[in-house]
Amino acid sequence: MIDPLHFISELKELAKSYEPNLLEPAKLAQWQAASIYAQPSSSAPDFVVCLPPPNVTGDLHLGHALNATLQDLLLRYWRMKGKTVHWQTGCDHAGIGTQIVVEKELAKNGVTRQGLGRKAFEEKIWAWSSEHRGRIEQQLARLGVSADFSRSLFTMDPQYVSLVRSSFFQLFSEGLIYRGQRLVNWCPKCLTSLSDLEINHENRKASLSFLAYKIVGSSESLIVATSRPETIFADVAVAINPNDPEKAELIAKIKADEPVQLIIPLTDRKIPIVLSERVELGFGSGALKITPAHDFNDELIAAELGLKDSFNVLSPEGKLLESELVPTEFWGLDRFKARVKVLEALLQAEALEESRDYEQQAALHDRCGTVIEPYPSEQWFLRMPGLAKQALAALDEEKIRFHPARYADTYRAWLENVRDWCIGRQLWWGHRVPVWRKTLPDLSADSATNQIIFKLVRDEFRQLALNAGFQTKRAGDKYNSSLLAGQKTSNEYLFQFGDSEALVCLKQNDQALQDLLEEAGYTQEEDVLDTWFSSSLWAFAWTEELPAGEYFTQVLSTAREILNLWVSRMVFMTMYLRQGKLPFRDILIHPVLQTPDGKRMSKSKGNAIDPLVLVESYGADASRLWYAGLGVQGNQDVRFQGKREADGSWTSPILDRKRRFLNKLWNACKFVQFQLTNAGGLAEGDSLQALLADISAVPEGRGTSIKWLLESVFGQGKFFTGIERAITEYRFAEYISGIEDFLWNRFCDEYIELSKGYRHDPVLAGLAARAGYWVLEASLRALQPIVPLVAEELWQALTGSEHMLLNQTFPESLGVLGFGEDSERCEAALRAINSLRFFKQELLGLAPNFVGLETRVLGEMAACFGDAPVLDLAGYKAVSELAPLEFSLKLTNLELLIALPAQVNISERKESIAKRLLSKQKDREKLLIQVERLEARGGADLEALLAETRLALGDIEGQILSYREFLSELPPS
RNA sequence: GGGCGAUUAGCACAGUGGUAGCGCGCUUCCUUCACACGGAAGAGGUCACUGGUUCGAGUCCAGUAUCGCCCACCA
Repeated sequence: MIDPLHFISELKELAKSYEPNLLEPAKLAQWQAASIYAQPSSSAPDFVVCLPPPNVTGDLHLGHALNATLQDLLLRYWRMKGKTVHWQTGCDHAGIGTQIVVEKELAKNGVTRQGLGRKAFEEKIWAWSSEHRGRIEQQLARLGVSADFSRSLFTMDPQYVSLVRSSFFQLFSEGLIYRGQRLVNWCPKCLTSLSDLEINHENRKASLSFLAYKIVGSSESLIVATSRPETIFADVAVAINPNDPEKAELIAKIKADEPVQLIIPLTDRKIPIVLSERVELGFGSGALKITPAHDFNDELIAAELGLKDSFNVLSPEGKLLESELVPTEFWGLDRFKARVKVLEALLQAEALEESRDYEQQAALHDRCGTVIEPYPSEQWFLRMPGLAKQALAALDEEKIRFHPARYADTYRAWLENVRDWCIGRQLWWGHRVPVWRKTLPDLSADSATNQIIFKLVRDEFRQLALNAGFQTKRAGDKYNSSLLAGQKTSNEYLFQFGDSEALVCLKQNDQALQDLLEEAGYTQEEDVLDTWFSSSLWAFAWTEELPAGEYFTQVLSTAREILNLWVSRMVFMTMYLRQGKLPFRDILIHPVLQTPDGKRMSKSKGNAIDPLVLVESYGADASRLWYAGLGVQGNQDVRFQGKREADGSWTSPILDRKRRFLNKLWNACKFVQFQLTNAGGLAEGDSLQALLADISAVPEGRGTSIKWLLESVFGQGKFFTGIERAITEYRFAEYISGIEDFLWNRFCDEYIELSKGYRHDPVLAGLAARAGYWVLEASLRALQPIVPLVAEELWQALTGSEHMLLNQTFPESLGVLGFGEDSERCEAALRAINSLRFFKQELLGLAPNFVGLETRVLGEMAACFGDAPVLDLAGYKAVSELAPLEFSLKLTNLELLIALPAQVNISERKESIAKRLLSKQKDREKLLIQVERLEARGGADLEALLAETRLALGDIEGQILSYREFLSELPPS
């Protein structure tokens, strides 16, 4: 709460200008020393946000900074609203990414991971990631985020490992995880399978080769088009479309059950021609070679047609196998070299008809850029249909909401078409699949013998488990594949048979059982889990408790590129594993920051910008203002407007503007201090309420600008109401622009200038200073969420408090203040000042500081404008007698006679006014049309609008009239 | 191939059916008792194009063009 106030003489003196480079490091050090974000572990948080865990290998980039700023803003706001907040930070082990980086490091010394061996390599990575872990967090700390990094999680921490294990165990025992032989996306460089989401597509030039396959028993050939001639040795058939008119003869034969066979060029292997409507008419030669082991589409067609054969001719590294299917001259050749060699051989054998260039969509591994190979292998999968259905229901029932809402479509489209998730990775860095396997003896004998084998293996395992202290819990279950389940304190196992093996899944590590298993010939699965498997548990990993409500966290803010990779998966994993509870309610998708020329920033392209470089030049607070101002509403991509200087630093007009705003704010605080000092300081115990009471005692028509300020800031539905709504509705850009506009334009340019008019009235001057003080004090509290560093510095300087601004309350509206009428007088005065300045500068062509403009006011000004120093601020001088050369000026509520100064260039003025008159008349026409239209339509709903438009029309007609009068009153030039 | 977004002043962008806006830049002017990192005033726009709905369209609908992004197993 607000401290009892001190006398102004005790207040801290502020430097001449805002210097973030001096202020920020000191403030951060002070905060760090005081551990101000430490959350008492006793209280359960009621506002939780989790930070998307950055990769342990990563460096801070603009996206992290933007995202962290938005989250910090929300956390700081809700903290001020009295919530107990928790920000779950941490980092991800990032399996493949980290492994690649560490392998590169090792390669510098000529060391390979294979040379080191798995255990030593894992130790290397551990050492490496411990060193890098938290680096991004240290960088984020420089941005002033309010995170308690001592509570960070790492996805390889023991408790996280345990969470992954129990989650895997649950999914496995409930039949959602299975092992299967499938074609997967395979990276021949990283030697691992990948999920669909880890692949980028890129247009590449390729060549389409037209190969002649000889038709058996005929002198003719069938031409087959392919971009992968090196895989012809794995062909099992050639498909043509049954509706292809050009191949009617062949089709008729096949339909008549007269199989037609082809000979694969360069070999003597025969394959059939088959019919499939999936062959696109008119593409290539109309004949498609079917290579189920090396192409997803072919695999599908082969399955549909019941083609049993599937030949793999490639090694995991993408080299042609030393297989009897492959001519020896190509053995061991890399797939791309083999492509060239095979084409050469085909040319020699006169089997290459033609080669055409065409554009192909190459599938590349997103981490290393290697062309993906569809590769048949045994993999772990997570069954998706049921999970996807759950996640879609969450959206349909509006339990999760996207901001902007359009991203719901991206989420939906993916989940509606999702294939089973390949969760195994052939890596060494990650969560190893907790399954032990033992190959069964040959099961080709009769089923009675098999039953005996099953019984023996099962009994053997049961004994092992018993020896390790496990109790059998159940035998056989609804999934019909698991035969035994057992438990020991909090640990559990599940034993089941696969096609040709016995599988044991262990919920947590149990060294005793593991040792026994290994002695008995079981081996632990080598694969690790996809990194995204562990990160899909992130939203609930911070607590073991089930939340009281429906949600583990309130808001998730992230980039759209990981919407499905991460966000969708968190939804279904949380729902499935945590009794239908949801990971979060609101999902904010922030824009992606691009380079100044609209390109994607990436480290590999070398065009990424380090946010700390911007902090160097402009300060963390200014950076944060910019980030939050980008919001989550508008465009999906935002360009960083900046220029790289010769010294490597960046300059950016928008960031410069933000820094200048903070400088303005700084000086406004200084000025208010100065005003207060002049007024004799702030009385001890003064408060906003006391001020409001004092102002209420000021008679109507006096102190109008003070009343206007308080009304427009604290009034019902006014400034603070709007600011708060913008934050809670995630319209961050509006919050930022609202507060900037208010402080710069309303407070500094208008209020401060108006309040200077009370300089000679001690009572009003005192009230004006106090009003400025309390408005700034509240504004600084409203600024805390976004510019915490400078806001606290100024707030402490202003209030003399040593408390943390972080823990103060967020300012609120005070309801109806009753200053409406004087507030309107002030607004009228502001409009009149603007008109008078316009008249002076534009119509008379005088300098803004020309003060000798003599004028005589006709009528009573105070009734309309209160005590606002209208003439003073506009640079007019009231006199009782005017020089002979005078003319009249009529404004709304104000009529003046003005003496024409000698400086005015008459002919130039006449020309300029005539031009303006013309443009005003155009405006008038437009309004006239609008009024006519509205009158023609009629209707009560339009009445307010009609009145408003008529008023505007009246205004403009008044202006035209005064222009005309002015013209006629000007002396001849 | 499917989807999403963008197209508004020289630049970069807000704009939620009712007189086209902010910032930078530009023009004229100003060292005044916070701030020249400032102040006053101003100029500058067929809202990509074509239709439609409406009393009224930058805004809603349909289509076209250009750019960007995401998704996708056409050899």
